[in-house]
Amino acid sequence: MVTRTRRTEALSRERIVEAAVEVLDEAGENGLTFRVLTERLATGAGAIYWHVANKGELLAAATDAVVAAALAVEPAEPPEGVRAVALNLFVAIENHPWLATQLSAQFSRSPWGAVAPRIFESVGRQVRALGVPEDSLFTAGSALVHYILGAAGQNAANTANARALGPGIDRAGFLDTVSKAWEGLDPDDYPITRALAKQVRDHDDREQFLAGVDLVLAGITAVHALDK
Amino acid sequence: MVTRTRRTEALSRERIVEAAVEVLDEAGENGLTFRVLTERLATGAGAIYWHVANKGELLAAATDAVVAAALAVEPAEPPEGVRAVALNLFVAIENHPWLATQLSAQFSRSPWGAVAPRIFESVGRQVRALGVPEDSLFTAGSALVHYILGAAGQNAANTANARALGPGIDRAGFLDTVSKAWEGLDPDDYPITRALAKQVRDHDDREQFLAGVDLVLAGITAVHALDK
DNA sequence: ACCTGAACACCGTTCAAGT
DNA sequence: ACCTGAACACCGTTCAAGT
Repeated sequence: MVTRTRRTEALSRERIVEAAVEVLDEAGENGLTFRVLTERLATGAGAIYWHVANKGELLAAATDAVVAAALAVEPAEPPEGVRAVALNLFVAIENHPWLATQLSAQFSRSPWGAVAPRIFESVGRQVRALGVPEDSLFTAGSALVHYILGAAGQNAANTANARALGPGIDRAGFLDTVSKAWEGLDPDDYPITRALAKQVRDHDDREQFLAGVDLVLAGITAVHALDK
Repeated sequence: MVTRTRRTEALSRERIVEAAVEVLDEAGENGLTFRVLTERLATGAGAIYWHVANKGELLAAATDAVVAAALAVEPAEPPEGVRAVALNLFVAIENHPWLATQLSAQFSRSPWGAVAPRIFESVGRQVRALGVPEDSLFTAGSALVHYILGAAGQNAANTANARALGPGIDRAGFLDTVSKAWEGLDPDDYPITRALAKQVRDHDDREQFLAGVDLVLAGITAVHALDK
């Protein structure tokens, strides 16, 4: 029988972040605690704090690791590239729903961190390739990034909510619930929202997301009088 | 000397929510605890739980109260109305930075709640007034709402971060810090972000925000071939 | 019906002590 | 240098007991 050391590899920041991502994927942000992490890594709390300053830094590192992987493949040429980058982020957020909250936290709390530049760089590169003048890059890029993160976060939440509602309820079932709730609103106060209820029920998420991306792109094109 | 009862008014859900908003404004989301709340209301924890199911419900109620107030005044006519609604939300989030996180939480976690319909209704009404066809209202409205919440949240975070960095540091000082950090990035990996650094430092927030709103509106107009 | 406040389970973080 | 794990302060929530 082979003798094993307690852990195959020594503890490292990398291994801790890796484990954190796994826990986040399985149990969400509230599920990530130092106790769960110490068990999974077969270590003590102090050991984790030797490699990572605190929980915030751990979440930032986990977020950056996932985002870096999602943006690693530089996608297609200019016209189609924006959509590709947007969709890569959309899928990453869909697969790691906790990303949505974390991304806005990283953008807000520490724009000097690693995550924000990474995303700005990928999106900005594509936006510039469209022909947007240098001094409008920030406005155009910001608008696009805000839309992407918001819409992708909404999509991820829908999936997560459906799962949380019960194993029998799928995504369509969840959206149906929302739709019904909106249809039950007061007709005098909420005429528009009631009318939107149908569209909430029927919409395809990816299609809807890309339609929004196209809409923002159309705005960028129009404002800067670019060729399509 | 007048005899007073312990509290001027009896405890009520309304009074609790009101106190919660005050604490959130003064100390942020982490500053809102049941202990702080019980002290301020001169009561016990159980009393609060009699009126409110849990902390989540309290946050939802606080969010709804502030949003309802911000959207209470129905603004100008169609063309200018969208900007007015957007700016109302922008200002509300600026004055209550915790709103940014809470709004995306409410949209994600409980779109059937009170907050999401309220915002969709205000924004949707204005978007429809632009002439957007009924079956595109959801796409157009969602895109605009995502942009508004994202950009306003970013602005609020900048203000809050500046305050947190120290009393001597104002907003310009904070943006300068971010700008410097971006300028220090690797020129090979982050050419665009480095170029954006200047614009981060110089931008006026409200102007920037409205430029983004106009960009999304231009997209809506272009996609639906509306008159300007 | 409405409120009190001690108690519970759990959390992030620290730190003296080990190797 | 790296790790252990008990201890600390704090948190949301519950609940038997009061009025």
